[in-house]
Amino acid sequence: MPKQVDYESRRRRISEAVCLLADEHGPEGVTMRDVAARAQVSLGAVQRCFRNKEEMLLFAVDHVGERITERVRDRLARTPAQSAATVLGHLASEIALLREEHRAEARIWLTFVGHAAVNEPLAGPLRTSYATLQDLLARLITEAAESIPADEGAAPPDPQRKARTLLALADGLTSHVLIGHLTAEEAEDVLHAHVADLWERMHTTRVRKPSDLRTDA
Amino acid sequence: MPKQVDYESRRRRISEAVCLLADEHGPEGVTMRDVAARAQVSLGAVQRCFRNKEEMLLFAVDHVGERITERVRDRLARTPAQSAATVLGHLASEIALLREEHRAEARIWLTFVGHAAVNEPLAGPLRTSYATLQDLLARLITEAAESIPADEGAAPPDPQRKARTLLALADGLTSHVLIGHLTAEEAEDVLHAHVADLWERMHTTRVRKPSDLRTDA
DNA sequence: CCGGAAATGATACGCTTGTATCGAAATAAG
DNA sequence: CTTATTTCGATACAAGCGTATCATTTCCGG
Repeated sequence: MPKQVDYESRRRRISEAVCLLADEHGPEGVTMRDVAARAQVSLGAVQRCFRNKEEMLLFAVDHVGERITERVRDRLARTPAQSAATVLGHLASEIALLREEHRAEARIWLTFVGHAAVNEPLAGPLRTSYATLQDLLARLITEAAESIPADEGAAPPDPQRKARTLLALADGLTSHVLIGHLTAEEAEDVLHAHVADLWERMHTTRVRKPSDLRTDA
Repeated sequence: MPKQVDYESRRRRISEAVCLLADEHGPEGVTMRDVAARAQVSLGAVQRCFRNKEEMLLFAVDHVGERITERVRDRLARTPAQSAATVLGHLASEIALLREEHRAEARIWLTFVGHAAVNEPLAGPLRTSYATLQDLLARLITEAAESIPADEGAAPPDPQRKARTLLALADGLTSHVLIGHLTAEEAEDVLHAHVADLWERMHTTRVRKPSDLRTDA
């Protein structure tokens, strides 16, 4: 019987190399040869792991997505029971990848998103990740809402929509930071303010301003 | 004296071709030859208009940015005087490029943003556009806030932050729609709900829920 | 210890890329 | 009309790409 190698672990190793290179030149800018060199394997080895470049990129984007969602999940699990608002805030900035140490991951993510917009197959794994994150946020928001006594007359809180908002906001802020339109601090500020609003909205009820009472009829 | 050609208009024409192709394969996927063919000029003509590919892409991204900001500005100017909330909502969804007819423009924008994350020079024009849009939103929000009598005790409204939030949200929603994580309708819904919140927040004041009064002390 | 299947990695191939080159065509001024 | 200059577009070229090929090496099972 012939030699056996652990393809799965090699694929992961190659995937790491893909990410490192995608961080420098974007997904389409990575070449099979550079990947091989980075992963310290031969070009042939890369070819035997993936039928072609497209499959390699697909595996890589899937890998990144899983890593991010996993990290967010971990963060949630490892967080001690504290104010739901704080948890939500930390989680959101974890998703937004604003911390300097995750800047590379954010850049990789953004380049993949950009590429997926014109390369449908790549979009699949991204959708999966987004769905996971949105679900996680929605559940968290629901929990937070349930811990608050509800106004019986008020409209339902619609956690799905709130989750979508938060996720899109986080993503938009990430790209704005990477482009250099916002600093990481400004983005954090925006995110925290938004979460604070969300939280406050659950804990308070609204009344029309006295100065506007005249418009009542 | 020799023949003279209008380089500026040709550059614009080529830029259109670049956009059409970038919409199909991303900025790095456009080739000089394809651009020439699309613009119905020779390869040599493209070369005489731009020193190299990078300059061509830079001109194109600048062109797109100006077109979008111009369109948003127009929309604002052409809008009849009506509720500031409505205007803000329309403007936001104009920025988010959610309507089907602007899907291509949105895709182009997103691919350029993704590419700019790993190609610093391209980020310049994008920053300019974002700054313009943010400024415009901030001014609009300020106007809206000033038309409302302010609580003297309340915190300042911070229109810059609100503008940043709205811009990032619009951008995030756009990408989520393009990836296929959200439908255009869901994105519109999120955007409108956010603007409604913003508006309501200006017109109302908050009181702690009666059921939470016990936590006061 | 050894036979054979699997893994290896260097090399080859066909294409496409961005860019450079250059003779021919075009045209405004004299 | 002539001429000086610019524009033109086809072609050339080197580099880099993804992929295919194949003799060689490796190593598990019997």
